[in-house]
Amino acid sequence: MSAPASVLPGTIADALRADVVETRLAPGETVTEAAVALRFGVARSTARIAIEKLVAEGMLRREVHHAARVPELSRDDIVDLYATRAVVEGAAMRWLAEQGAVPADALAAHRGIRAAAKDGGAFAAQDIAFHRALVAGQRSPRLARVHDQLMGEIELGIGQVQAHGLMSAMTIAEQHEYVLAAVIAGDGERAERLAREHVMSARDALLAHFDTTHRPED
Amino acid sequence: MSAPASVLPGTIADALRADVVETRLAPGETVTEAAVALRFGVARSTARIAIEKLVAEGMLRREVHHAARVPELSRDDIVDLYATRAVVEGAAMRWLAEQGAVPADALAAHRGIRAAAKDGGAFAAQDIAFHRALVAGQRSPRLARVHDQLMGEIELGIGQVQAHGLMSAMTIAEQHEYVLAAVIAGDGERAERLAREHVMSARDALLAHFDTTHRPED
DNA sequence: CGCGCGACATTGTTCGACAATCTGCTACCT
DNA sequence: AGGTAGCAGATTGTCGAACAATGTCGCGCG
Repeated sequence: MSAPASVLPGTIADALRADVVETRLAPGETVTEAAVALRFGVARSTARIAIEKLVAEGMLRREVHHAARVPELSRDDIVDLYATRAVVEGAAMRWLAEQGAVPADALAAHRGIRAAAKDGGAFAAQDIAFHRALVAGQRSPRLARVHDQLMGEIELGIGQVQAHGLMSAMTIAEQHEYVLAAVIAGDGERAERLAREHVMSARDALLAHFDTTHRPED
Repeated sequence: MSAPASVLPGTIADALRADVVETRLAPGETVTEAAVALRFGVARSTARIAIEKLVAEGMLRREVHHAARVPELSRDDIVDLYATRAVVEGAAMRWLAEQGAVPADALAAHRGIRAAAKDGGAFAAQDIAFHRALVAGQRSPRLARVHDQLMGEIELGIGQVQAHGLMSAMTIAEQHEYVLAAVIAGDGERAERLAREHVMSARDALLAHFDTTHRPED
């Protein structure tokens, strides 16, 4: 992650992150420093640092003197998040293709998604791992850092896509394969375009779901 | 900034940031929590938060159990930083052009640089303000956040460009004007290209300076 | 000369306290 | 009845002191 800090707050942040992605913490719920401190048996100062880490990632939001909340992505949030994600992941795939090598962890995660497509299991974690591994594998550590900062909210989105069955594991695996093929072929232009299209198709699935579950005036 | 936290650590971080950009803190110097706490008359915990903020921005670096240091950008750092910056600012200028309006603060900063071109004054702060205002003015808050994360190191670079006279204020002002013209004309494609070229020309100036001041084997 | 060991510096984490700020409710005044 | 002032509770923001963990540097000993 961008700011390593120390291990304890990081561990707590990881646990909370998992809670959010796997929807044990629903959007709208609040996370107070005292509650986190109690639950993990650490000082409030330590819990506070963990929460601030997640706020910086965009996985929690807070205003001064208010408890942190799990955000509900608004329509505008979704549009903005995925537009930015398309820019960053597009550039990452272009640069990855220019190297021509695909990281092993990305391939492992990809196999996991294909398996889920057969047995109908969960794939959110594998999907997240796939994207993270690809971006981490390209040559620019700073582009990876920038992507990491978006990952918090991206994970919120991926979690929703899976929780509501907005895209099948099969569809996702297919789109991933197109991108991988372009990367292996060393075709940066095509890799960038396909990555952007993949992101946009996830965005459209989320938006369609959003529009059917929210009244127009919401 | 990305994680507002509270005001006190933010204020201290701002003061330290100015120290770094204006080279009162030279690359290589260390910044300890105790020193910051003493200097600003705050608790070490508060100073620590300020330092961590700057570390997250890339304006300071630290390893665990070591004092934070003002980084000296390596050649690879410069190449990577400016490549990433080109992607982000390029996208920002494209989107800004699609809106067609230039933020007022950006114009004010631009006038400041032109003034410096005439009277030979400092322009680093204005240059930083110019880029920040432009990116903050486009429609995507997340792209702005991502840019903010790069700003710490970008400011290091801009500070060096000015401190060593690598580019004249006049040259910079001219390149800015080209970008502004494209934005006002609503030509996203051209705005993106010119922004990237501007970034690349700053990068090349820095690299040339780097190569003349470092032995090849460094 | 090299190696271990001990003093020192610095960060990592905890705890407890208090101030500042926000929310919602109550009670009073009109 | 209605609006408003202000009190009570919750929560964060900052402090200060303490101790543990870790890293650095130099000194002395073999």
